[in-house]
This record gives sequence, C-alpha cells and structure tokens, in this order.
Amino acid sequence: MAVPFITEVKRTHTCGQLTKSNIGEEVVLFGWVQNRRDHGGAVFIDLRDRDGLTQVVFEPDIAKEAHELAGQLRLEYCIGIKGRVASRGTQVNPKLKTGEIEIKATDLSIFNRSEPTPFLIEDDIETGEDKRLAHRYLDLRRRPLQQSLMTRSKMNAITRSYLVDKGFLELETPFMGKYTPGGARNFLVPSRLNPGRFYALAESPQLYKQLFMVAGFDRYFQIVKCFRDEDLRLDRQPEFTQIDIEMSFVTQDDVFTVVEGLIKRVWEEVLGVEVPVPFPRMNYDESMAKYGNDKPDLRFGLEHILLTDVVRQFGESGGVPMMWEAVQAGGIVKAMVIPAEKALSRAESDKLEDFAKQAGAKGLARAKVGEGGDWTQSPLSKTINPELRQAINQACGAKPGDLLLFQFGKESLVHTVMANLRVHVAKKLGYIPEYGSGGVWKFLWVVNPPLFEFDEETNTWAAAHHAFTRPHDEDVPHLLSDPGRVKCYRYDVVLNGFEIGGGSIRLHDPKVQAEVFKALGIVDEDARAKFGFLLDALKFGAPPHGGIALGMDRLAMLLTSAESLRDVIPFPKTKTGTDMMTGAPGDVDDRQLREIHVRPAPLPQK
RNA sequence: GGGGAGUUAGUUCAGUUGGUCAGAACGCCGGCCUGUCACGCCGGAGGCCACGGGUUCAAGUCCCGUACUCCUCGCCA
Repeated sequence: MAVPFITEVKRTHTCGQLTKSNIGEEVVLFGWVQNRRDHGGAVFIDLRDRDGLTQVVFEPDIAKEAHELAGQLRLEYCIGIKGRVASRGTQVNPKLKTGEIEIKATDLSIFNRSEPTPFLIEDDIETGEDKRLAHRYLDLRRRPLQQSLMTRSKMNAITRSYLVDKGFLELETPFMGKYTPGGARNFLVPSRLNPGRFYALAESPQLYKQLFMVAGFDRYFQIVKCFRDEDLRLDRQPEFTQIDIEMSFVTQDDVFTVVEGLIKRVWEEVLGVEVPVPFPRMNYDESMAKYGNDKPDLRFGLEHILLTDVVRQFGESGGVPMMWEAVQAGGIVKAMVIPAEKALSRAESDKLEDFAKQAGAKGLARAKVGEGGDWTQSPLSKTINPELRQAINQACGAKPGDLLLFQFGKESLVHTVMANLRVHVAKKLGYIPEYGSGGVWKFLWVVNPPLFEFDEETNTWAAAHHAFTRPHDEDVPHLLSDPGRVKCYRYDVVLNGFEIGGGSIRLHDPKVQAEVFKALGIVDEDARAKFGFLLDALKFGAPPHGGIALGMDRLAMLLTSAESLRDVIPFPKTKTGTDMMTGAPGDVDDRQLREIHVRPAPLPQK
C-alpha cells in the first residue's frame, strides 16, 4: 500500500515554494527532517531542502498509518511525504517563506534514517570548524553554506555569460607544467615516465594565456584552479579559483572596463546592488602613504600621516631621540589619529599596543592631546620640543581629546603595523563590522606601482609582479640607472581591504624585455632556461596584450559576507593544508614511491 | 620559520588558591501529550578531562614535551 515515491510519485514542489495560493493542492515533497514536535496526537515536522522549510503535520484522523510512522522520525531522516496544502489560519509563522501554509500529510516514506549527527544542522552553529570540516557533507547541509555555494554557482554562470557576450573565448590550460623559479612555491608532481623529473602544478595560467594572445585568440578567459604551496590564511587556500582574463590590443583602461562591467553585473544580479563605475583609482604610492598597504579599505578614514619630514626638520632638537634615530637610519615616522569622540579607555589603548606588537612592532607610542595642544598619557610628552609637538599636532589635524598613535622605524614594518592597526581600530570603533561589508562596497583600482622592489636579503632588484610587466614608456630610460623609480602598468582591484584581482599590461617589446632582465640581473642563458618558450613566442609578431586575474573565492567570500574563504569553498583545507575529512595528504606505500622514483628524505630530528 | 590563543560528554561550555569537580544546556534513549514552530512535562544513558612525561600525600587544575586547530608576522612575482 506504500506510495511508490521517486519511481512513480515524483516531487511536485520544493520546500520553499508553497504559499497561500497553493491551498487545497495535493503535493509531494522530499527532504530532510529539520525539526520535529511530537504532541502524541499530532506530529509536526519541519521539512528541509536547499530551497527552504515547510511544516508538515501528521494527524491520526487524516492518516493513521503515516501518523504512526511519523513517531519514528528523528532529525536528519531523509523522507518523502504526500499531502494536501492547508492554511495555517491565524497560526502563521512569519519566520518562514512558507509560514502561511502547512501540509496535512497522507503518506510518509522514510528513505533513509540518520544516526545522530555529530553536530546539529543549524544556521547559527557554534561547533568548532575542525569538527565541521571532518563531516563537511553535513556542514554543507546548513543554509548559510548552501546559499554560499548557490551564489558561487550563479557567479560562474554570470561570468561565462558576460564574457562570452563580450567576445571572449573560454580556453583551457594545463595544470601540470614546467617548474619556473620565482614567485609562489609550486606543488611538484613526480613523473613516472621520466625518472627524477617533476611537473609543477600551475600557480596560475599566466604564461599560457600570453601564448594564447601570441596565437591570435585575442580575448581569453578561464575559470580556473590555481595551486600555491604557501602558508595559508583565512583568505588563502592552497588550491583556489581565478577568473583569468587576457586581451590583445588593449590599454589598462580597456581591461578595467571589462572587469568593472563584470563586477557590476555580478553585484546587480546576486545582491541587487548598483555598483557605480568606473571605479576610483589611486596611485600605489598614495595608498602606501595613507594606508600602509596596496589594498586599502576605503569604508572609513583613519588615514596615516607621514611625519618623517617633520621629524627630520627638527633633528636632534625635536626631543624624541627614538624618532630621530629611526629617521636617521633611513626609516619613517607615521601617525594615526583616533578622534576624541571615539575615546578609548587606558586599558583599551594598552590593548592596541599588544596588537601592534603581535604585528611585529616593538611598541606603540601614544599621546593624548590636551586642551592647549599639550600631550598627556605619553612618555614622549616629557622630552618633546613643544614646537615639534605643535608641528605634529598640525600635520595630524589633532584636536583636544584626540589620541595619536605613532609608529617609527623601518619603512616596511611601519607600514605593516600601521595598516593592521588601522583596520583593527576601525573594527574596534565600529566603523566597519568584524566581518562582511556592512552593506558598503568600496571598489578601487590601485595603479602605477614600481616595477621593481629591492630585495634586502640578496641586495638585488626583484620583479615586484613578474618579469613581463610593461614599464611606463617615460621610465624606460631609467631601467638600468635608477630601477627604483620605474613605474609600471600593473594594477590591483581592491574591495573593502581585500585584493580581489590583479594584472598588468605585458611587455611585448623584446628590446625592453632584455633591459628588464638585465636590471634584474638575469643573464640571457638564465632567461632562456626559465622562460625560453615565451621569449621565443614574443619574437613572432606578438600583439600588445594585457590581462587580469580575479580571485573567485574572495569575491564569493565578500559577496556572501562570509568570515572565511573556507565558507565559500565546498571542501576546503585547514590552515596546515590538510583535509579533515579525507585525511589528505596521506601516506603512500613504498611500491608507489619506487614507481615514481621518489624516496622521502628522513624527517629532521627534533 | 617566529609570536599568540585553544583542546573537559555527540556538540557548546563551566569547573575558584591543587583536596565530593565529573557538572550544565542542547542532542541521544524510554514514557506522556492534537496546534507546535527554540513545543512542554517525567525518567535515563553518556567523559582515559587531546596525548606522553614530571612535581605532589593528592593533578582536569602546576611544570615540560608532542599532536591537532585557529589567529598573526615572514611568505603568497
């Protein structure tokens, strides 16, 4: 007598569809038991699928058999029901889309029972992430994650449709390629057929997409996995997805237009949010000076103030030996103002110092500005020259009650500490939420960065992006004489403090390319060994070209206000690159290793 | 590689100066209940206190080490 669910009786609706307008209809729903409320005489079930929740009620006078079976139902049982849609009358549940109706069930089939789950399937879960990752298939039943992945799916669809409409071709590139030094550390794949040799998993399709341009494909894109064997962060995974784009015959602005259009459409269709285009642009130098990094969060102020020149001007007479020494040693001095109306307690500002130290600072000098511009609560106040104090107050635009935070020393460290501090303070003061956008979307292009950066370890100039980025024409004469001043056509697109993409216009002129290599100290043979195939390709009428790669995972994370990349990746890895569910990376046996000609080195003794 | 935080029932946590400290809530099991939607009521089971050493008359608690997880700096052209 059992109803032949699935084979003959098909699902008529999902659990998020039914409304008042369906009252009276006979329906069939499949799903999981989200909750049960057994009153003996009547059993209420919240039935869940990825579309929503629907209340099902089993009553003995409607269906005796189904009611008896319903008494056995437990959380996460997978079931099918048949019944009639009924009004809930006055007992509406406003929290549910389907809250005005319920299903008076006539038939029930338990497709599969469930053991008690290791954690409850709830929206607001408190279970530790490691335990959820170990049972990811259960974690993925939760609505927030279901919605994240549905959003991702939508982004994929929009991306393909937008770019294909614009004349882009979706072309694939190999994951297994040749190892090239520099850049991110590669995962290596041993070759069974070529003893002792290795493939490298692609850290990006960079070189291949340039070859597509040489081949004349003009406009390429790919939604592609990339692999990097670097330390993980909440916004970094060892394998991640990029929307990879490359175009021929374009300027930087042409690339921007394509990306802005894509993002505009994604935000519009996913969130219903209108994103103004074009995005504002900021020079790299300005970003470093005001925000301490190249991915500023523009949802709030708290800009840094550079005081290096002021301190230098006063020299020793400034009365703050630590700052003066830092400047003399080639370092910088920066300040940030916490406005009086957001006054922090002494204990809170002490905590800021702990935070700064954690970010690598030696300490955090502070000063509270008094009525007359004097400083209190500060060791600096005793020795500082009042004129320097006045000059600093003026540079900072400080008013009574403001708290000044100082950081001085090596430029890179000062920037790092101050950049972290800025975001930390903004969260503390409530300018931005701990996670998520808070409904504010500040897009930005950071442009015109230096082509090279100085590597203090090796005392040489290194490519800041990669060796194929096109320098500004007017800087080309300085490539060898003054590499530090050469700016280039590289760009990052930034959203709320996250770098969501980056790219460049590529070098296609072999002559300039040779000079860049020279500046980098790469001799011809090295260049040939590393990038020979690309250099060869550029000789055969390579078109001017450029492109960008957008971080799909980060975009999804920001779009869904997720706390972590892990929330928008179906099966992510932990901080140490392990998979809590499968146990990867795992051991392999000796025979497998012999076959691929690999012998593990002994583990270092501890 | 450096710094920090954490690990006690299935889950989230409490556990004081080392001495009835093996506890709560949710979940689970049994019973009752026809309008619940965080249903309610009664009863019950469940823990090598991450692991390994040490200190002590006595360790969940103090010390050392290991593992795992998270955050962060370095790193991520």
